[in-house]
Amino acid sequence: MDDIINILSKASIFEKLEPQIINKLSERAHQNMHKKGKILFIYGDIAEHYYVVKSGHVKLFRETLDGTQAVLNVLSQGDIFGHNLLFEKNTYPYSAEIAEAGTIISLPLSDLREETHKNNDITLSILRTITHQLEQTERELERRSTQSATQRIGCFLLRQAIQQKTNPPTIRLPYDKMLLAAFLGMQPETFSRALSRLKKKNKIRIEGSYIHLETLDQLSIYTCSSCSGKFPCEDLMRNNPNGIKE
Amino acid sequence: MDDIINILSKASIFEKLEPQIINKLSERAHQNMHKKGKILFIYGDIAEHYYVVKSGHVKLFRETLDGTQAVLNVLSQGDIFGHNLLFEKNTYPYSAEIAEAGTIISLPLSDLREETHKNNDITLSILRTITHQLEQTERELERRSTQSATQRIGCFLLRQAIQQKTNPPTIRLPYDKMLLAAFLGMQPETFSRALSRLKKKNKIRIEGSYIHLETLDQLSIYTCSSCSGKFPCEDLMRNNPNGIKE
DNA sequence: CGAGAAGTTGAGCGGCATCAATTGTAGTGG
DNA sequence: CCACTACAATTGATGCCGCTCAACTTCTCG
Repeated sequence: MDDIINILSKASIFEKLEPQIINKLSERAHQNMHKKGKILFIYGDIAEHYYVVKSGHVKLFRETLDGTQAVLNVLSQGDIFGHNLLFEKNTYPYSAEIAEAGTIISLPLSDLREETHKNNDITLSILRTITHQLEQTERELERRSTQSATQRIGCFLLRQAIQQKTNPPTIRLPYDKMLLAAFLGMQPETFSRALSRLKKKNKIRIEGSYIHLETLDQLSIYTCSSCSGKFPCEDLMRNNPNGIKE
Repeated sequence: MDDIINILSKASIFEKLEPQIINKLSERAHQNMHKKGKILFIYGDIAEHYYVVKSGHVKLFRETLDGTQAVLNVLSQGDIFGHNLLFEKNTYPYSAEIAEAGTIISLPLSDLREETHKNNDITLSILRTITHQLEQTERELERRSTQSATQRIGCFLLRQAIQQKTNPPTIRLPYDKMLLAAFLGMQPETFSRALSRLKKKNKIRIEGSYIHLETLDQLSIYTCSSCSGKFPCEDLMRNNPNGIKE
């Protein structure tokens, strides 16, 4: 049970809250181990829980009538989802599937909803989280309209490099390439070709899911020229005050 | 001054608040008439105000280094912007330009920030608003990856028709076609061609900025087949409980 | 070791962008 | 009030990026 609280206290909406509130909210928490491919809920299901990723990865997506799917996000340890259902609409606006086996903590939405009516701190905390998510989603929307597929991959690699903070930068792709391609809004074939185009233009070595860069600078020049932000992206810096470059 | 309060009380974040809070927050409000093309602020400016549109239209956008711009949103009467800057980051994450002459009300962020620390109702209200915005942005992201340019236009027309509620549906494009094209993530030429393609496939008559449909059904079949939502889109229904179809 | 999925590579195609030319429209000043 | 100008909107020609379909290779796991 302690490990649940441990993870929860690292999740964005609980980060800065007093321990007693976290304890209270985690009373009815459950954790479950899931295999890859497990569907947690689908679009339109009545929402009764919100979730925190303890390990593994979760894919949030939508499926159109003709079968194609749009990946909205891929979540990792400490990420939270289903928390944006505090209001009138009580059905999930996306489906959730385990993309890589792991443990998921589920908590009842009713508790959280109740708490937000009594405790301004937690409301503010959720507001901060969702504001950040909105910003991220707007960025992604920008990227889709201004960057090429190749640049979007480069951008993803740069952001991974900043987060993983290895020097010289060696990136480990966090999940398989099919999923990553879908997340970046392209086909697997396009991803594969675009990655090898990156390899030629910039000093990049690829070994399976490991990618070695010599320097971030060259790649960032190529990639960030079609983005409104300056490298390294400010919005990442929030979580990485000691980012690689100032 | 009364007309300011009148508009404010219709804005999403103030909708359900007690009048005295609205009065208090509007004390330091100013309204200004602006001509088309006026820049209210640009990406990176230090944020000191949030805004409510009293009339006209406002374009929120970002500009990349190589000059192309991505339109994030186009706002109309009662819409609010700049309110997502309550936290650490205090520079605007987008630029704002008057797209159609009108009056804009500006209010100091510090007042709002202060109020959110004292008043849970307003925090909840902002949270509700931003949650809704996030959902809208995620939808747009989905459309960009699943729908064709032609379908995106059809989708926009349907949504306009639902909002404007005329029967038989005659839509008035709310702003000029260049802006609309940019908002829908395509070039003006593409927009023009795609619109005339819609005209051929579905029963549509076009007169300048007026578009006459005979029925929404046919268009919705064509358009919504590449969307995860069912027509009429649920998320619009929230604001239109008496939508055209059940 | 074999089956099935992930990943890569090739060929061909279509949608959208780009460039360019023309027409339509609205705003400005003499 | 009209002529002029600037920009919005349309239409055509062309090219490229990314999608689709298909074959093949590599990887993963029972």
